[in-house]
Amino acid sequence: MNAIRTARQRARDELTREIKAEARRQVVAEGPQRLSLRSIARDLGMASSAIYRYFPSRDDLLTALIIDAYDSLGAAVEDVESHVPRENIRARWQALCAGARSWARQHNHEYALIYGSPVPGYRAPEDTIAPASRVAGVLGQLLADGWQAEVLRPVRAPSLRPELAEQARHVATVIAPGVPPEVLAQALIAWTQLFGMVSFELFGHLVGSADPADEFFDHAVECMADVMGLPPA
Amino acid sequence: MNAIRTARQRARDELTREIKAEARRQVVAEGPQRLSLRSIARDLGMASSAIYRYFPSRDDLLTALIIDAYDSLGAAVEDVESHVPRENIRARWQALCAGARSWARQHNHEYALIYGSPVPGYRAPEDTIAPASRVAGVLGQLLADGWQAEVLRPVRAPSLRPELAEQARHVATVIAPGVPPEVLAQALIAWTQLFGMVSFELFGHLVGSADPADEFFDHAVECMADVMGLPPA
DNA sequence: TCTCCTTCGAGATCACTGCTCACGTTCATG
DNA sequence: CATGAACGTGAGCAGTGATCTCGAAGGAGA
Repeated sequence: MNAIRTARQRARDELTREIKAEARRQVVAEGPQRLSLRSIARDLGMASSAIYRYFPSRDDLLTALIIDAYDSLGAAVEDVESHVPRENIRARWQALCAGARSWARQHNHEYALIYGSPVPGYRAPEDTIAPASRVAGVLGQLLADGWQAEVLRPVRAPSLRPELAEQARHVATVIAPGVPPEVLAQALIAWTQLFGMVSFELFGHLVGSADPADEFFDHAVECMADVMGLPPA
Repeated sequence: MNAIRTARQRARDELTREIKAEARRQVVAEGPQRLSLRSIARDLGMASSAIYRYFPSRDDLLTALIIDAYDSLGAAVEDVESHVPRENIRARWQALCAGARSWARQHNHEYALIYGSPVPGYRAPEDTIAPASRVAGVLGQLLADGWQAEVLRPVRAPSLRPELAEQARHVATVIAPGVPPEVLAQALIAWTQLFGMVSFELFGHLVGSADPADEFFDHAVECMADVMGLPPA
């Protein structure tokens, strides 16, 4: 709150950053499994017990990295998508997908951290939902824009059962105001499809089939755009 | 090769089974992270070093569990799907999806083992592709049957670029002989969508949106059936 | 300025882990 | 029957996350 911070607090913030930086280095290099508090302490020239002044446990440090990773992914997607003309809804969706995939391929282990198996017993979702919904927000905005501009074609799909309609309505109010639940349900499908594909590619489940996944990815992105009713071109 | 096995070999097989069983028990109870060779040895009343006579490392034991999990999932899906009339292609697809999801929900940690982040540095895929493709085979057979019976409607989708067409053709020869690459590309999409959804549900990425995921899952399954061109009803 | 309380880092320690090795034993086979 | 491979044991190595005590340092109020 106070802009002026004591020397102690500045040192604390800096060390917290350094610990996270070193931890991220280790995760990037060798994966979340190999992250070791002791080796972080060694590299930072401090006692291993000192780390616990900054992070109460290894899992908490990992959770901090998870939040950062969500944020980094969100920023990357936002950046890529923002360079596309606002009126070209389909191109914005393509950019979103390409941005997400590209970030994932460049940050292999960090992607696994957030979209792989949940590492700790169970991590508190409260701190993660905000940064996690960042890229969801991009999709929502894109849909809202398209809906307002009346370029979204109504999709031909099975009608929603009541609970799903309610869920979709709720998501719409949070992320894409004005967009009808039918469209949002399709967006949810595209959503899971996108990350399902990226996960399959990164985790090696496409080796026997669509191994260089570029064309498959592009193809699926177009299909998903159609599923959501995005206008062509 | 010889049907008659020595007492030593019988003991070895039995112990191998017991080690795996205890390991699976631990993974089911506490997740792959907590799997400990020493505690397995304790529970089996043997020295920890003895485990290494049966599995050269912890990762090898995990790999064995992964293969078993693939097999278990494959068997479950095959079983569910086989109880559906062969001519009802869409119902077979629905059964496949429901079977996979139900298995995943019942075998949370084992699902994470195979479709979560790859645990070891890198596991040899050679031993895993056979059991992994088991449930893919079910989908392939279903498509092949539908194609032969001429009930698969040609799908309206972007035409395949050459490499993807080649990949789809190759997958078709292995898994769904006779099925054209266009259909198989759509099946690949449905494939990644299915496991993307299940992963999202199990890993908690749907909490804010489609939390009881039943209706969303069913809805997506229908959409995917349409995307593949499966006949209605 | 001086005191007192909080914060911090160091080091020892605990209870684990995966893994290796030398050692005797047990079994199967030439 | 003898010999070599397979087996189980226990000690030991190197490493881990986490806890605790203790002395040093910082910061705020008197």
